[in-house]
Amino acid sequence: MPSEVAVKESARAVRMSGDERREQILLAARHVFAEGGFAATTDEVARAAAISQPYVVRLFGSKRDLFVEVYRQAAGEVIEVLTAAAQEADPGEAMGRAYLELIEDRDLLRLLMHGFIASADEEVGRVARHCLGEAYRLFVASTGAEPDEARQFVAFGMLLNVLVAVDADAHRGEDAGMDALIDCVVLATRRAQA
Amino acid sequence: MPSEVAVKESARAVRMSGDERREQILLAARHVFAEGGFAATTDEVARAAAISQPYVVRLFGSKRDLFVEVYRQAAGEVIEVLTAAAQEADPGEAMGRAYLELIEDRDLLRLLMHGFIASADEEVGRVARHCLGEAYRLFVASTGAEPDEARQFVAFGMLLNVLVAVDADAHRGEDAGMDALIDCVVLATRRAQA
DNA sequence: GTCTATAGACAGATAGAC
DNA sequence: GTCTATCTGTCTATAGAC
Repeated sequence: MPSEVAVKESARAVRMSGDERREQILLAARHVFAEGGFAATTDEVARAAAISQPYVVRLFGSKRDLFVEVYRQAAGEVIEVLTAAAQEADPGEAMGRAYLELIEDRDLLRLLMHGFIASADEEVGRVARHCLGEAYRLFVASTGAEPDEARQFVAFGMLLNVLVAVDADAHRGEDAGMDALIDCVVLATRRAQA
Repeated sequence: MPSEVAVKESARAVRMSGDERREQILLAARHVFAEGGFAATTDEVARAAAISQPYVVRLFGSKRDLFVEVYRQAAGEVIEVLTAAAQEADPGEAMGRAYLELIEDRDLLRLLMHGFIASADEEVGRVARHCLGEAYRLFVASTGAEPDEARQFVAFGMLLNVLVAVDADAHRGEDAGMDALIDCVVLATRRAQA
Protein backbone atom coordinates (compact mmCIF):
# COMPACT_ATOMS: atom_id res chain seq x y z
CA MET A 1 0.00 0.00 0.00
CA PRO A 2 1.47 3.38 -0.99
CA SER A 3 2.20 5.82 1.77
CA GLU A 4 -0.03 8.82 2.17
CA VAL A 5 2.74 11.10 0.92
CA ALA A 6 3.23 9.07 -2.24
CA VAL A 7 -0.47 9.21 -2.99
CA LYS A 8 -0.53 12.93 -2.54
CA GLU A 9 2.49 13.37 -4.81
CA SER A 10 1.02 11.34 -7.60
CA ALA A 11 -2.20 13.34 -7.58
CA ARG A 12 -0.75 16.76 -7.04
CA ALA A 13 2.62 18.19 -8.00
CA VAL A 14 5.14 19.14 -5.38
CA ARG A 15 4.81 22.79 -4.55
CA MET A 16 7.49 25.03 -6.06
CA SER A 17 8.21 28.72 -6.25
CA GLY A 18 6.96 30.37 -9.42
CA ASP A 19 10.47 30.86 -10.72
CA GLU A 20 11.51 27.30 -10.08
CA ARG A 21 8.39 26.05 -11.80
CA ARG A 22 8.89 28.29 -14.78
CA GLU A 23 12.45 27.05 -15.23
CA GLN A 24 11.33 23.47 -14.95
CA ILE A 25 8.58 23.93 -17.51
CA LEU A 26 10.93 25.70 -19.91
CA LEU A 27 13.28 22.72 -19.69
CA ALA A 28 10.48 20.22 -20.23
CA ALA A 29 9.10 22.29 -23.10
CA ARG A 30 12.48 22.44 -24.76
CA HIS A 31 12.53 18.68 -25.00
CA VAL A 32 8.91 18.36 -26.09
CA PHE A 33 9.11 21.10 -28.72
CA ALA A 34 12.43 19.73 -29.95
CA GLU A 35 10.69 16.46 -30.72
CA GLY A 36 7.44 17.69 -32.17
CA GLY A 37 8.00 21.32 -33.07
CA PHE A 38 5.22 23.79 -32.53
CA ALA A 39 2.76 20.98 -33.23
CA ALA A 40 3.63 19.38 -29.90
CA THR A 41 0.95 19.94 -27.27
CA THR A 42 0.82 21.80 -23.99
CA ASP A 43 -0.48 18.54 -22.56
CA GLU A 44 2.80 16.80 -23.44
CA VAL A 45 4.70 19.61 -21.81
CA ALA A 46 2.54 19.30 -18.73
CA ARG A 47 3.10 15.56 -18.50
CA ALA A 48 6.85 16.01 -18.92
CA ALA A 49 6.80 18.50 -16.06
CA ALA A 50 4.36 16.40 -14.02
CA ILE A 51 1.82 19.18 -13.63
CA SER A 52 -1.60 19.90 -15.13
CA GLN A 53 -2.07 21.22 -18.65
CA PRO A 54 -4.02 24.35 -17.68
CA TYR A 55 -1.23 25.33 -15.34
CA VAL A 56 1.26 25.37 -18.19
CA VAL A 57 -0.99 27.71 -20.12
CA ARG A 58 -1.64 29.80 -17.04
CA LEU A 59 2.04 30.40 -16.37
CA PHE A 60 3.00 31.38 -19.90
CA GLY A 61 -0.17 32.89 -21.30
CA SER A 62 -0.42 30.69 -24.36
CA LYS A 63 1.34 27.85 -26.08
CA ARG A 64 2.74 30.25 -28.63
CA ASP A 65 4.21 32.47 -25.92
CA LEU A 66 5.81 29.44 -24.31
CA PHE A 67 7.30 28.31 -27.61
CA VAL A 68 8.72 31.75 -28.32
CA GLU A 69 10.28 31.94 -24.87
CA VAL A 70 11.82 28.48 -25.19
CA TYR A 71 13.15 29.37 -28.62
CA ARG A 72 14.55 32.71 -27.56
CA GLN A 73 16.36 31.06 -24.69
CA ALA A 74 17.84 28.33 -26.89
CA ALA A 75 19.03 30.75 -29.56
CA GLY A 76 20.42 32.99 -26.84
CA GLU A 77 22.50 30.15 -25.46
CA VAL A 78 23.95 29.39 -28.87
CA ILE A 79 24.93 33.01 -29.43
CA GLU A 80 26.34 33.25 -25.92
CA VAL A 81 28.51 30.16 -26.32
CA LEU A 82 29.77 31.25 -29.73
CA THR A 83 30.49 34.75 -28.46
CA ALA A 84 32.57 33.37 -25.61
CA ALA A 85 34.48 31.11 -28.00
CA ALA A 86 35.14 34.01 -30.35
CA GLN A 87 37.16 35.68 -27.61
CA GLU A 88 39.62 32.84 -27.15
CA ALA A 89 43.14 32.74 -28.52
CA ASP A 90 42.28 30.79 -31.69
CA PRO A 91 38.70 31.93 -32.33
CA GLY A 92 38.12 29.88 -35.45
CA GLU A 93 39.10 26.62 -33.78
CA ALA A 94 37.30 27.58 -30.56
CA MET A 95 34.03 28.36 -32.35
CA GLY A 96 34.15 25.08 -34.21
CA ARG A 97 34.77 23.22 -30.99
CA ALA A 98 32.02 25.16 -29.24
CA TYR A 99 29.49 24.28 -31.91
CA LEU A 100 30.41 20.62 -31.71
CA GLU A 101 29.78 20.74 -28.00
CA LEU A 102 26.44 22.48 -28.53
CA ILE A 103 25.42 19.84 -31.01
CA GLU A 104 25.72 17.15 -28.39
CA ASP A 105 22.54 18.60 -26.95
CA ARG A 106 20.23 17.00 -29.46
CA ASP A 107 17.21 18.89 -28.11
CA LEU A 108 18.86 22.25 -28.60
CA LEU A 109 19.73 21.53 -32.20
CA ARG A 110 16.43 20.02 -33.18
CA LEU A 111 14.66 22.95 -31.60
CA LEU A 112 16.75 25.39 -33.62
CA MET A 113 15.86 23.50 -36.77
CA HIS A 114 12.18 23.71 -35.98
CA GLY A 115 12.56 27.44 -35.65
CA PHE A 116 14.27 27.70 -39.01
CA ILE A 117 11.19 26.33 -40.59
CA ALA A 118 8.52 27.45 -38.14
CA SER A 119 9.34 30.91 -39.35
CA ALA A 120 5.66 31.06 -40.00
CA ASP A 121 5.70 32.86 -36.69
CA GLU A 122 7.24 36.25 -37.33
CA GLU A 123 9.01 36.47 -33.99
CA VAL A 124 10.53 33.00 -34.24
CA GLY A 125 11.73 33.83 -37.71
CA ARG A 126 13.42 36.97 -36.48
CA VAL A 127 15.25 35.10 -33.73
CA ALA A 128 16.29 32.33 -36.12
CA ARG A 129 17.69 34.77 -38.66
CA HIS A 130 19.54 36.67 -35.97
CA CYS A 131 21.10 33.50 -34.61
CA LEU A 132 22.35 32.51 -38.05
CA GLY A 133 23.56 36.00 -38.82
CA GLU A 134 25.46 36.24 -35.55
CA ALA A 135 27.27 32.96 -36.14
CA TYR A 136 28.52 34.33 -39.42
CA ARG A 137 29.29 37.80 -38.14
CA LEU A 138 31.16 36.55 -35.07
CA PHE A 139 33.33 34.27 -37.16
CA VAL A 140 34.32 37.04 -39.53
CA ALA A 141 34.85 39.61 -36.79
CA SER A 142 36.91 37.41 -34.50
CA THR A 143 39.05 35.50 -37.01
CA GLY A 144 39.35 38.13 -39.70
CA ALA A 145 38.73 35.29 -42.14
CA GLU A 146 37.56 35.79 -45.69
CA PRO A 147 33.76 35.78 -46.12
CA ASP A 148 33.94 32.45 -47.91
CA GLU A 149 35.59 30.74 -45.01
CA ALA A 150 32.97 32.03 -42.59
CA ARG A 151 30.27 30.95 -44.99
CA GLN A 152 31.72 27.45 -45.00
CA PHE A 153 31.76 27.46 -41.22
CA VAL A 154 28.06 28.26 -41.07
CA ALA A 155 27.24 25.86 -43.90
CA PHE A 156 28.97 23.03 -42.08
CA GLY A 157 26.93 23.88 -39.02
CA MET A 158 23.73 23.60 -41.04
CA LEU A 159 24.83 20.23 -42.38
CA LEU A 160 25.42 19.03 -38.84
CA ASN A 161 21.99 20.31 -37.80
CA VAL A 162 20.30 18.42 -40.58
CA LEU A 163 22.18 15.22 -39.86
CA VAL A 164 21.08 15.46 -36.24
CA ALA A 165 17.51 16.22 -37.30
CA VAL A 166 17.21 13.18 -39.58
CA ASP A 167 18.83 11.07 -36.89
CA ALA A 168 21.46 9.97 -39.36
CA ASP A 169 23.71 8.23 -36.88
CA ALA A 170 20.98 5.95 -35.58
CA HIS A 171 20.22 4.78 -39.11
CA ARG A 172 23.66 3.75 -40.26
CA GLY A 173 23.73 0.94 -42.76
CA GLU A 174 20.44 1.85 -44.40
CA ASP A 175 21.75 4.07 -47.19
CA ALA A 176 25.19 3.83 -48.76
CA GLY A 177 25.43 7.52 -49.70
CA MET A 178 24.36 8.63 -46.26
CA ASP A 179 26.88 6.30 -44.61
CA ALA A 180 29.69 7.77 -46.68
CA LEU A 181 28.55 11.30 -45.87
CA ILE A 182 28.53 10.57 -42.15
CA ASP A 183 32.00 9.05 -42.32
CA CYS A 184 33.30 12.14 -44.08
CA VAL A 185 31.66 14.48 -41.57
CA VAL A 186 33.01 12.51 -38.62
CA LEU A 187 36.53 12.67 -40.06
CA ALA A 188 36.23 16.40 -40.65
CA THR A 189 35.15 17.05 -37.09
CA ARG A 190 37.95 14.88 -35.70
CA ARG A 191 40.44 16.85 -37.77
CA ALA A 192 39.02 20.11 -36.42
CA GLN A 193 39.36 18.93 -32.85
CA ALA A 194 42.90 17.61 -33.19
CA MET B 1 -26.41 38.08 -61.58
CA PRO B 2 -24.01 35.17 -62.09
CA SER B 3 -24.74 32.77 -64.90
CA GLU B 4 -26.06 29.35 -64.08
CA VAL B 5 -22.76 27.82 -65.07
CA ALA B 6 -20.81 30.08 -62.74
CA VAL B 7 -23.11 29.24 -59.87
CA LYS B 8 -22.70 25.56 -60.50
CA GLU B 9 -18.92 25.88 -60.66
CA SER B 10 -18.70 27.72 -57.39
CA ALA B 11 -20.75 25.10 -55.61
CA ARG B 12 -19.25 22.02 -57.19
CA ALA B 13 -15.83 21.39 -58.64
CA VAL B 14 -15.39 20.84 -62.34
CA ARG B 15 -15.41 17.14 -63.08
CA MET B 16 -11.99 15.65 -63.79
CA SER B 17 -10.56 12.22 -64.39
CA GLY B 18 -9.20 10.55 -61.30
CA ASP B 19 -5.63 10.89 -62.50
CA GLU B 20 -5.97 14.55 -63.34
CA ARG B 21 -7.51 15.21 -59.96
CA ARG B 22 -4.79 13.32 -58.13
CA GLU B 23 -2.10 15.32 -59.90
CA GLN B 24 -3.85 18.57 -59.12
CA ILE B 25 -4.23 17.69 -55.46
CA LEU B 26 -0.58 16.63 -55.21
CA LEU B 27 0.42 20.01 -56.58
CA ALA B 28 -1.86 21.89 -54.22
CA ALA B 29 -0.68 19.76 -51.31
CA ARG B 30 2.95 20.44 -52.12
CA HIS B 31 2.34 24.14 -51.67
CA VAL B 32 0.23 23.75 -48.53
CA PHE B 33 2.60 21.30 -46.84
CA ALA B 34 5.59 23.42 -47.84
CA GLU B 35 4.08 26.29 -45.89
CA GLY B 36 2.81 24.49 -42.83
CA GLY B 37 4.52 21.13 -42.79
CA PHE B 38 2.60 18.09 -41.66
CA ALA B 39 0.62 20.37 -39.34
CA ALA B 40 -1.14 21.88 -42.35
CA THR B 41 -4.69 20.60 -42.77
CA THR B 42 -6.46 18.54 -45.38
CA ASP B 43 -8.98 21.35 -45.45
CA GLU B 44 -6.33 23.81 -46.65
CA VAL B 45 -5.33 21.36 -49.35
CA ALA B 46 -8.96 21.02 -50.37
CA ARG B 47 -9.45 24.78 -50.59
CA ALA B 48 -6.28 25.14 -52.64
CA ALA B 49 -7.59 22.52 -55.03
CA ALA B 50 -11.13 23.92 -54.92
CA ILE B 51 -12.71 20.64 -53.87
CA SER B 52 -14.20 19.31 -50.65
CA GLN B 53 -12.05 18.16 -47.72
CA PRO B 54 -13.48 14.63 -47.51
CA TYR B 55 -12.67 14.11 -51.17
CA VAL B 56 -8.99 14.78 -50.51
CA VAL B 57 -8.99 12.13 -47.82
CA ARG B 58 -10.99 9.76 -49.97
CA LEU B 59 -8.51 9.92 -52.84
CA PHE B 60 -5.38 9.40 -50.77
CA GLY B 61 -6.59 7.34 -47.85
CA SER B 62 -5.30 9.62 -45.12
CA LYS B 63 -3.49 12.87 -44.61
CA ARG B 64 -0.35 10.99 -43.70
CA ASP B 65 -0.49 8.97 -46.93
CA LEU B 66 -0.91 12.17 -48.92
CA PHE B 67 2.03 13.80 -47.17
CA VAL B 68 4.27 10.82 -47.79
CA GLU B 69 3.33 10.73 -51.46
CA VAL B 70 3.96 14.45 -51.89
CA TYR B 71 7.28 14.10 -50.11
CA ARG B 72 8.39 11.07 -52.10
CA GLN B 73 7.60 12.87 -55.32
CA ALA B 74 9.52 15.99 -54.30
CA ALA B 75 12.59 14.07 -53.15
CA GLY B 76 12.39 11.99 -56.31
CA GLU B 77 12.50 15.11 -58.46
CA VAL B 78 15.57 16.39 -56.65
CA ILE B 79 17.41 13.11 -57.12
CA GLU B 80 16.33 12.91 -60.74
CA VAL B 81 17.56 16.41 -61.55
CA LEU B 82 20.87 15.86 -59.76
CA THR B 83 21.35 12.51 -61.48
CA ALA B 84 20.85 14.09 -64.90
CA ALA B 85 23.30 16.88 -64.05
CA ALA B 86 25.87 14.35 -62.87
CA GLN B 87 26.00 12.94 -66.40
CA GLU B 88 26.97 16.19 -68.08
CA ALA B 89 30.47 17.15 -69.19
CA ASP B 90 31.39 19.12 -66.06
CA PRO B 91 29.35 17.29 -63.42
CA GLY B 92 30.45 19.40 -60.45
CA GLU B 93 29.45 22.64 -62.12
CA ALA B 94 26.28 21.10 -63.56
CA MET B 95 25.12 19.77 -60.19
CA GLY B 96 25.68 23.14 -58.58
CA ARG B 97 23.74 24.84 -61.31
CA ALA B 98 20.98 22.24 -61.10
CA TYR B 99 20.56 22.76 -57.38
CA LEU B 100 20.37 26.51 -57.83
CA GLU B 101 17.58 25.99 -60.31
CA LEU B 102 15.78 23.63 -57.95
CA ILE B 103 16.02 26.16 -55.18
CA GLU B 104 14.03 28.66 -57.18
CA ASP B 105 11.04 26.47 -56.41
CA ARG B 106 10.55 27.70 -52.89
CA ASP B 107 7.84 25.15 -52.19
CA LEU B 108 10.07 22.25 -53.10
CA LEU B 109 12.84 23.39 -50.80
CA ARG B 110 10.66 24.23 -47.84
CA LEU B 111 8.95 20.88 -48.21
CA LEU B 112 12.29 19.10 -48.15
CA MET B 113 13.21 20.97 -45.00
CA HIS B 114 10.00 19.92 -43.32
CA GLY B 115 10.86 16.35 -44.10
CA PHE B 116 14.31 16.71 -42.61
CA ILE B 117 12.71 17.52 -39.35
CA ALA B 118 9.39 15.70 -39.65
CA SER B 119 11.46 12.56 -39.51
CA ALA B 120 9.12 11.68 -36.72
CA ASP B 121 7.45 9.69 -39.47
CA GLU B 122 9.73 6.77 -40.19
CA GLU B 123 9.03 6.67 -43.92
CA VAL B 124 9.58 10.40 -44.40
CA GLY B 125 12.84 10.12 -42.50
CA ARG B 126 14.01 7.31 -44.76
CA VAL B 127 13.27 9.32 -47.89
CA ALA B 128 14.96 12.42 -46.46
CA ARG B 129 18.12 10.52 -45.55
CA HIS B 130 18.23 8.86 -48.94
CA CYS B 131 17.88 12.18 -50.73
CA LEU B 132 20.76 13.68 -48.75
CA GLY B 133 22.89 10.60 -49.18
CA GLU B 134 22.30 10.51 -52.94
CA ALA B 135 23.36 14.13 -53.36
CA TYR B 136 26.66 13.30 -51.70
CA ARG B 137 27.15 9.97 -53.45
CA LEU B 138 26.36 11.38 -56.90
CA PHE B 139 28.81 14.21 -56.46
CA VAL B 140 31.64 11.89 -55.46
CA ALA B 141 30.84 9.30 -58.11
CA SER B 142 30.51 11.72 -61.01
CA THR B 143 33.29 14.21 -60.27
CA GLY B 144 35.75 11.90 -58.56
CA ALA B 145 36.21 14.71 -56.06
CA GLU B 146 37.67 14.23 -52.61
CA PRO B 147 35.06 13.48 -49.90
CA ASP B 148 35.64 16.90 -48.35
CA GLU B 149 34.71 18.70 -51.52
CA ALA B 150 31.50 16.72 -51.85
CA ARG B 151 30.74 17.37 -48.20
CA GLN B 152 31.09 21.10 -48.85
CA PHE B 153 28.76 20.81 -51.81
CA VAL B 154 26.06 19.25 -49.66
CA ALA B 155 26.72 21.63 -46.78
CA PHE B 156 26.30 24.60 -49.06
CA GLY B 157 23.02 23.13 -50.22
CA MET B 158 21.82 22.87 -46.62
CA LEU B 159 22.77 26.48 -46.02
CA LEU B 160 20.75 27.52 -49.05
CA ASN B 161 17.80 25.47 -47.80
CA VAL B 162 17.87 27.16 -44.44
CA LEU B 163 18.17 30.62 -45.95
CA VAL B 164 15.12 29.89 -48.08
CA ALA B 165 13.26 28.48 -45.10
CA VAL B 166 13.82 31.54 -42.92
CA ASP B 167 12.91 33.74 -45.86
CA ALA B 168 16.20 35.54 -45.51
CA ASP B 169 15.99 37.52 -48.72
CA ALA B 170 12.65 39.08 -47.87
CA HIS B 171 14.04 40.34 -44.55
CA ARG B 172 17.12 42.16 -45.74
CA GLY B 173 18.13 45.10 -43.64
CA GLU B 174 16.88 43.64 -40.37
CA ASP B 175 20.08 41.96 -39.19
CA ALA B 176 23.60 43.03 -40.10
CA GLY B 177 25.15 39.58 -39.79
CA MET B 178 22.44 37.99 -41.88
CA ASP B 179 22.80 40.67 -44.55
CA ALA B 180 26.52 39.99 -44.81
CA LEU B 181 25.89 36.25 -45.00
CA ILE B 182 23.39 36.67 -47.81
CA ASP B 183 25.79 38.89 -49.73
CA CYS B 184 28.51 36.28 -49.42
CA VAL B 185 26.20 33.47 -50.51
CA VAL B 186 24.96 35.45 -53.50
CA LEU B 187 28.53 36.15 -54.59
CA ALA B 188 29.45 32.49 -54.23
CA THR B 189 26.54 31.35 -56.37
CA ARG B 190 27.34 33.97 -59.02
CA ARG B 191 30.91 32.71 -59.14
CA ALA B 192 29.68 29.15 -59.54
CA GLN B 193 27.45 30.11 -62.44
CA ALA B 194 30.05 32.15 -64.31
C1' DG C 1 -16.27 11.79 -59.52
C1' DT C 2 -17.78 14.73 -55.97
C1' DC C 3 -20.57 16.57 -52.32
C1' DT C 4 -23.09 17.29 -47.60
C1' DA C 5 -23.57 15.96 -43.10
C1' DT C 6 -21.60 14.50 -39.22
C1' DA C 7 -19.25 11.46 -35.96
C1' DG C 8 -15.41 11.20 -33.00
C1' DA C 9 -11.22 12.74 -31.19
C1' DC C 10 -8.36 16.19 -29.32
C1' DA C 11 -6.22 20.56 -28.15
C1' DG C 12 -5.99 25.26 -26.15
C1' DA C 13 -7.88 28.13 -23.09
C1' DT C 14 -11.05 29.80 -19.17
C1' DA C 15 -13.44 29.59 -14.54
C1' DG C 16 -13.34 28.66 -10.20
C1' DA C 17 -12.12 25.73 -6.14
C1' DC C 18 -8.58 24.59 -2.74
C1' DG D 1 0.77 27.57 -6.44
C1' DT D 2 -1.94 24.09 -8.48
C1' DC D 3 -5.90 21.37 -9.74
C1' DT D 4 -10.56 19.76 -11.81
C1' DA D 5 -14.07 20.56 -14.84
C1' DT D 6 -15.40 22.13 -18.99
C1' DC D 7 -16.27 25.17 -23.08
C1' DT D 8 -15.15 25.99 -27.74
C1' DG D 9 -12.96 25.41 -31.79
C1' DT D 10 -10.74 22.57 -35.08
C1' DC D 11 -9.44 18.52 -37.49
C1' DT D 12 -9.52 13.77 -39.66
C1' DA D 13 -12.21 10.45 -41.29
C1' DT D 14 -16.66 7.92 -42.38
C1' DA D 15 -21.40 7.33 -44.42
C1' DG D 16 -24.24 7.91 -47.78
C1' DA D 17 -26.50 10.74 -51.47
C1' DC D 18 -26.25 12.43 -56.26
